[in-house]
Amino acid sequence: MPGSTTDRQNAGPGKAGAYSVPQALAAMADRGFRLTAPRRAIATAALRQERPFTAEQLVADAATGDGESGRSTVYRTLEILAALGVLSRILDASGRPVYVAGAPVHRHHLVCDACGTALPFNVCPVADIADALARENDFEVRGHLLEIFGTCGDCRTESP
Amino acid sequence: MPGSTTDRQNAGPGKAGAYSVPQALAAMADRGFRLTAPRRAIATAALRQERPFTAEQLVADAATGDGESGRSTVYRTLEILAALGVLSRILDASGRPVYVAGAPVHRHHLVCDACGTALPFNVCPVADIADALARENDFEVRGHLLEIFGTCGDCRTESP
DNA sequence: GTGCAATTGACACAACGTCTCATCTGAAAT
DNA sequence: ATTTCAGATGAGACGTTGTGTCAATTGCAC
Repeated sequence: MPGSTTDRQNAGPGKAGAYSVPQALAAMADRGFRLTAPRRAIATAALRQERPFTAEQLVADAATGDGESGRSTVYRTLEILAALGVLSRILDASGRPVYVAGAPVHRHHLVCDACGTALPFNVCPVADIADALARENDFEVRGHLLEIFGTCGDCRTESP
Repeated sequence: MPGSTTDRQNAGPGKAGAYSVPQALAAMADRGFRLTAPRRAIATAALRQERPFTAEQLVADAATGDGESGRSTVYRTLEILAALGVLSRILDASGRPVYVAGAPVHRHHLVCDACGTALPFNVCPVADIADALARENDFEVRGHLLEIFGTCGDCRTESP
């Protein structure tokens, strides 16, 4: 029975598409995925992160903390969570895949090179030109990737 | 003496920022890099590619064809060529780094999922919003990454 | 031609991710 | 509550991509 204990938030992701752990688990159950101990642990660990994290970080986390999940399970579960829109897989400044909380739908990020924080923004400047580009080049657009790299205010004040 | 044999194109990269092999070698020499046999072979092989290619592909190429260059040398030389603007390192639809001919300056790509072709385009919709985003979020923008994924016309007609 | 620093490449190593398969377990049926 | 079995796990082998080391080699300036 999802969302039981204190019936927190009620159904569906809250503001900004953020899922709580029970909501994420409910989403998995809805799609027919079993709610196993490793999956609970991984979902909890993933949603606890405040910054973008790599799969390998969670593997390390899982090994020490919570429930001891194997590498394969971590990778598989992250993939599921990403498919469900609980997490998004984006790329950091080096092109390495990292996960952040939230659905990927038209999400783009200001990624700080220093602290790794990924600030999402919803303005999509690509939509405007995608149609024109598609026509001009006879190209059927399926999706796009936009990450803006730089330094956030906090990191600039810390190290000038 | 770059561009000798038939004085192709004359000095500097030709249209669309494409380098010929002699021009690429001249660019390396200008920056103080030695013109070694492996570097010639790798530059030649890299500029011969008509589609984006991975470093590992060139390693395989180099092993069989031209001049037998080691893995380290291929990676190092590609890095140099990218730094000189002879090649750009972009990311394919899976987030894997691939190289394409041409400078990366405000280059963005229409990347075909089927055949891998990367069609460059120069319209930069990011510039328009980058300033506003930077102000709103106190973020100092250093660069960005924009790739549009989909299917090109050729691939659509081939497999409907 | 000589000398030296840049370059090479074989190899070891590391990070990241996939795959397999014997074992285990959630949850539906009873 | 027990049974049952497909779905899930995880240890470990494996593949790929990339980096680091270091003795041997080689461009190129003199």
